Amino acid sequence: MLKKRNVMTIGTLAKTAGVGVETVRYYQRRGLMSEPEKPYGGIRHYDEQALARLHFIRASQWLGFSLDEIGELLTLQDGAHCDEARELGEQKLTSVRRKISHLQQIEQALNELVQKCSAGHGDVYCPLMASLNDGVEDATTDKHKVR
Amino acid sequence: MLKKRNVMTIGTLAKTAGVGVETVRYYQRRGLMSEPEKPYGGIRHYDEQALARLHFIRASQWLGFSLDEIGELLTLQDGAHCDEARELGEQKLTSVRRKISHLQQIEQALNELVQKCSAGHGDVYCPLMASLNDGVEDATTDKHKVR
DNA sequence: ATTGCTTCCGTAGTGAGGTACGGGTCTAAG
DNA sequence: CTTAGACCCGTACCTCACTACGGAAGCAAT
Repeated sequence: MLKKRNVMTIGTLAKTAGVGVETVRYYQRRGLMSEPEKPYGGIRHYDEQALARLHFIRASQWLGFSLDEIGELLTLQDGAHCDEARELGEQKLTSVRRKISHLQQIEQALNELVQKCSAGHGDVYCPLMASLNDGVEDATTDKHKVR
Repeated sequence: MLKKRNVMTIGTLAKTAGVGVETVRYYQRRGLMSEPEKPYGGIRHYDEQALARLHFIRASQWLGFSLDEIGELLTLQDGAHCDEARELGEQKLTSVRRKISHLQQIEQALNELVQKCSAGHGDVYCPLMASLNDGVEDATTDKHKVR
């Protein structure tokens, strides 16, 4: 007979994976993890597969995938849908690169402002504030949403 | 007597600044903008100061300040609190740089995965999926929250 | 047997930054 | 004078990923 090793309760599972119990239950409700059957009137137990699933989810999140996207990735797991997975990865890569360049623009603008503030200047005049009042050069001229 | 130029309704103000009417009203509720008095039973009107305020908010948001932080910045506007403003700017600069380096790590990891997927490989094996299952190298080993 | 920690389960609240709705009032055009 | 289109105002709802709450029941140690 099979010897089940590393059988855990939800609390142990969660702690091992470094998440909260409520988070595991939340993932179950979202359909990202299945809820194991519970023995009559007892407590559900989780095995290493559940732990692996949790690791998968956290790794994907770290890469910037949303829980919905992770759901998609998970449907690709059974079977060799490598192309679809790569496609999702490429889309994410593109969006990550967009975010980086956006943040780099901000970094530059902010850096300039702070520099100007540090170089002394007459009182009752603050370069940072002045720029904010004028709209940080062409920052607000591109009308796309900030969110 | 003063000639009021460019007197606007809330709709015109919002459109000019490129935001929604509801957004202006939301900023008023948040205390970022004041609500002008309304003439008896009439319609409030807004001047260029209100528009400037809106520009200030959007410019600050573009730089990554939250609405709460923008509130702080606004209290520094009257009077020459340049040092405090610069301090806030520096904090934001630090956090922007942290975000950039975080995203760059992600970019690198994701890029490698996608590359490996593009280079052919035996079926029933997907490097991207494999990495997610293993936890993307040391990505999940640093146990800090993803949020 | 009693204490005290988990687990179970559903529902509700959080935070950020809005967006939508609905009923009433104004104003300008035809 | 009527009607279309703003405006006024409060309240509710949205997304995302959780987090908290509360009462009942189980399990382990003393």
